[in-house]
Amino acid sequence: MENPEIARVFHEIADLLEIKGGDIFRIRSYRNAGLVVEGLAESLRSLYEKNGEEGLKHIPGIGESTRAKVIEMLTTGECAYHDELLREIPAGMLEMIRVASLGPKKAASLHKELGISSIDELERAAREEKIRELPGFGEVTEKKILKGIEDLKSVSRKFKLSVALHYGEVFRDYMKTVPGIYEIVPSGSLRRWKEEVGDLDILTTCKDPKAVMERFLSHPEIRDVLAKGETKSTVVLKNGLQVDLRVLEKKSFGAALQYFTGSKSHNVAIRDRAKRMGLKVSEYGVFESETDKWVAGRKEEDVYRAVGLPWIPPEIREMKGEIEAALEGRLPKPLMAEEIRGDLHVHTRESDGGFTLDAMAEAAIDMGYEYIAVTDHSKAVGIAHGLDEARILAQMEYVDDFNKHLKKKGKRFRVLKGSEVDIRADGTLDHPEKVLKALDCVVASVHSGFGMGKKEMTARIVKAIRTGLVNIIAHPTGRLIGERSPYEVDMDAVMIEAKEHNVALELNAYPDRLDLNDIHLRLAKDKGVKIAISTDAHSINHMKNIVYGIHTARRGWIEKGDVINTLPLKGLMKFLKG
DNA sequence: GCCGTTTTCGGCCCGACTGTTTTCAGTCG
Repeated sequence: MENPEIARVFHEIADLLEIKGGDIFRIRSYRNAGLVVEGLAESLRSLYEKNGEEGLKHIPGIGESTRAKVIEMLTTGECAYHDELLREIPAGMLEMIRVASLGPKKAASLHKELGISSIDELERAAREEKIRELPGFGEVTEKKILKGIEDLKSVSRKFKLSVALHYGEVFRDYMKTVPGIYEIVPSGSLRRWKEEVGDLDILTTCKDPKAVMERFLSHPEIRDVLAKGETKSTVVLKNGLQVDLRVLEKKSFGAALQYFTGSKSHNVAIRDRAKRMGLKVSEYGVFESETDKWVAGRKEEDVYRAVGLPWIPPEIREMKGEIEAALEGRLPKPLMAEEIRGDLHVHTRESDGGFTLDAMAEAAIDMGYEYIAVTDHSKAVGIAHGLDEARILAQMEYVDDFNKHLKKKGKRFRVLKGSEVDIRADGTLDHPEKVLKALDCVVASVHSGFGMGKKEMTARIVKAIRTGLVNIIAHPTGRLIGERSPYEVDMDAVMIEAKEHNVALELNAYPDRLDLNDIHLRLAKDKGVKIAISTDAHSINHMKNIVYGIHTARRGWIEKGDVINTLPLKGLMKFLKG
């Protein structure tokens, strides 16, 4: 079993114990263990293989009992305790508590009173109006359950970051016309730039909360209103995205922003810390526990300061060591947009891009860049009109002329001769060696045979790296968020080779890719592997996607010094030729 | 079940909204 399955078992143990009615703190421990395992940069298997049980100590949140279960799962592929619970509680009940408005208590009650143990049985009982008869239930709850089942069947639970960002803008524009509104700020996992978000949290401060709430609830995209109160409302849009609105006083804005940005486990740690300091933190501010006296909350910085911490960038508030790092003064310095000096992966009309090389260069100059690498596909990617040897040689000549022309005009900008060369199934590259040697920037990537085994795929990529002809491995796992899983590859092994051969790994900033992801980036950082943040632009507008790359890099604790395209041209060329 | 600048035992984050209740439990974030 690998980390995701192990995490799932811990989550299920927590769910099962909740249905069973176990100790809430024990449940929380299992839940937390699941979260911790999900977020680990290294696989538990490799930690265990390297150092045995010792390798699994010092993982915060994994104690004696959960560690023993991890080892059991790694060695036997099973967890006896999990199995035991499943003998007591039908697996269908795990599904039941996914239904909105139905939690473990009500599910347990339905099981006890009506013998319901699956979604199908639940739906039947609700349709037959049996549920409303039970104590603690009623007609409204019964209808909500039916609605919840419908939603569960139809609606996808996660939304791409780009979709949520879009609706954040939509609501900001829609609400800013309310008189007396001060701030409208999307928070939640969106502000942490998580690649997929469950819902959209919007904070507002204003003079007249009622007017804000009314305006919000009148948005034409709203399909359902799940809750509406004086300070908080929850709606679902026609596309299924849930949007929460909170209205607050200015005085609480920082505390609320901190609170609603999360993550949940980060906040729990902050509040726990506050408590030990004799303070209480809520979305309304930081208070003295004894007297309830308000001490901070206007700005986010104030909240962190009150609990003895420097401000922590939202992207790393994931309870992955950021609080310890903050205490020890070794928080990563957030990568800034202006530190990016160029884009090392862009396409033109020669392959499957939409614009000419001139137009792409012009757009890069407008963005304040010093360079771009033009990296059209090689011939193996036929569908993208990949370039053969003759065409790429012609393009290289064109680039030389283009650069001369720029120089004559006194522009400090350079187009690098590049290629996104295909790594064939056997690990060879799709351009001849002499072509690759003549290029400034060779970006290599996999576009076929995604289904091959982990060993084979790892060998394929490693072979490409070992040619010594490659500068960057593009979109190293090939995933498309929500559409295509990453191919199987031993990233650990790829990183070791990359470091050894002076090859950078790409953080592809295209919002559907974000590949490498945050976890792999953190691993790369630890291993000292260089990163290229590139947009893989197929149009002028795509180059603006660099912002996704910057924030994803921050999520991986990546700093300026880790990124090759923060280097000035001279330094970059040294890396590429080195 | 986990953890320690109060603790190896005794704590463990905090609040809004809803429905079903006459004061609150359950759910959610």
